Amino acid sequence: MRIGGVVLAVAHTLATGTMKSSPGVSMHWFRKGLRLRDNPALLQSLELGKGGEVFPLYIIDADCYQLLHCNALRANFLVECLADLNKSLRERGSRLYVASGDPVEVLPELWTKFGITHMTHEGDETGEPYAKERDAKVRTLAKEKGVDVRVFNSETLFPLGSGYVSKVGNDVQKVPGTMSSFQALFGKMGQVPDDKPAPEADAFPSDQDHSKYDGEMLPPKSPMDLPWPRNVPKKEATPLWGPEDCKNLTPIVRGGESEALTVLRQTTKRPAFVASFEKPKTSCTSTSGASTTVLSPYMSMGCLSPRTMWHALTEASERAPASVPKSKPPVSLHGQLLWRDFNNLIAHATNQRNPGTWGLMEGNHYCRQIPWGDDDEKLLAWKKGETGYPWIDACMAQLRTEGWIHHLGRHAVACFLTRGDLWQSWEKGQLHFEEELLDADYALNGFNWLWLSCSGFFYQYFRCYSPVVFQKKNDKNGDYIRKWLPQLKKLPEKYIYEPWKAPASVLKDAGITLGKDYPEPIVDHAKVSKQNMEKMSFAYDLHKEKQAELAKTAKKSSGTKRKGDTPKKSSGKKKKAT
DNA sequence: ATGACGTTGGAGCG
DNA sequence: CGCTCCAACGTCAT
Repeated sequence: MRIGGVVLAVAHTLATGTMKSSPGVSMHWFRKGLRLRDNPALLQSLELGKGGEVFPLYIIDADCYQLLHCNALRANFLVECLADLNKSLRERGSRLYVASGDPVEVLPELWTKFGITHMTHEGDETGEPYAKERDAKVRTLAKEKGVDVRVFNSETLFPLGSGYVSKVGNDVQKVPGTMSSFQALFGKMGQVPDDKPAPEADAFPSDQDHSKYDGEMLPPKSPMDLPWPRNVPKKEATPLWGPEDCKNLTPIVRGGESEALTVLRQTTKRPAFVASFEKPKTSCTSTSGASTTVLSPYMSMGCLSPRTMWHALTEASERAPASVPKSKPPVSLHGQLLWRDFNNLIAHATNQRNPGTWGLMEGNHYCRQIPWGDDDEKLLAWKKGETGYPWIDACMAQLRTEGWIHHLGRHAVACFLTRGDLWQSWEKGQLHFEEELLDADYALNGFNWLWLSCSGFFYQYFRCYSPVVFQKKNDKNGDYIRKWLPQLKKLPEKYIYEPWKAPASVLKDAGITLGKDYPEPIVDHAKVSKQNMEKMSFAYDLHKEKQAELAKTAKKSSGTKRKGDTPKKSSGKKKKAT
């Protein structure tokens, strides 16, 4: 397929080479990549439309990843991104055209309406099923209509297919499965490509008359202008957006490329911070501003190119005094970008092996099969932040309110939902994060849920986060809890992480009735976490047996299968193989 | 075969 | 604070 793609691109180049006579009318289709800076596809569109016309387009599509599972905060973030994009384009004498509907229907209409000869867009290399199918259909339609489509890949430091996979011999089975081997591969990739400056006004066609379309195809003004997510009921316990949800939104950051570049500048103004950054040492309980950069929402929308960020970090790091200890990947800030590429590469490889299985347990090459429970009450309690564990509930409150929590907070709540306490499927946690996180990302969200649930990449299931202990070392007084769960504000330090242990008089003084103002803990962590470890052990054994069987049948392709084998272990205690 | 290692565990000890 | 141990992991290098 990659080969086919290359052939196609060559054919297109030849075609355009022969019909260069009349000026082109090009369209740049923004999907992700909501930015002007370091946007090679946009630059190509400007090149193709030189002396002709260029139409920057965004299509509001309720089924795309940006909107399919999406709460009001995320919807609002998208609206802000589009407004900023429009503003930047207008400053350059252009504008953003916004359509709504299924791109497969919308695009051909617009091609006709505007007389489009060329279209450019950012590719989606992860193999996300909806995007893959949509783009394939668009490609076919474009061929029929004679529109020359060119695809660019700049959402990762290096392209996934033509970059990393090509480097391992075009064999997705050979892509690195650990961060250290990914770093080794990254080391062989050479210099990270330069980021390209945003096009200036003179790069846009000077005599294009946009006034013909004044008042048409305007960007949405509020989340209410966006279509409701199609596949989910409007009113459920999960916070899907409605008019009330759109009032008083308090996202941790505001959307748009301009904001992204401002936040990046603020980061690079602190060279020592950049140079010495170590992710595990950052605090997940800071109550005034985050201890990390909070650039992730911009990365997920493509307001900021990873290459731009990479080079900005390098430059800032070099300005740090020599006395500052330099951190390194995987914990450094550069390391965070490596993780991002690694996760994208794994998503890509997974979908190449078994299409559409990234984000799922079944069929996912990298995912252990684990018999998760199915308890809607527990799931709901987790989502609403009513587990009775203040640290967990505070995190879920911040998520709901700001659309963001620190990475380590995500670890704690993800562990709690899955292998740690509630024994619910990571797929459900993944969906909730997709709905509520401003930085929701198909590849990263999936990868981290595999990791935290010990379904893939991380396997030390006996290392379990305690919903009580974990944060005490950073935030003894529980300020973070007091901020996000104000009903617990008056509890003394001694009981802020464990209100159920407080004597009746203490609870009374703090104005709390457990079960009314704040829930009793829904599980006994000490007990269930041990039980869950046994379940994990059992599931791992089963996995090993299946692997052994597969290896056997692969060896002598017609061997007899052993049936009904189950791990020989009933009571937690495991015997070492003799 | 064996041991070191893996972005961020907890409890108990000194 | 730093150290060790904890029933329990898999991967990679040697």
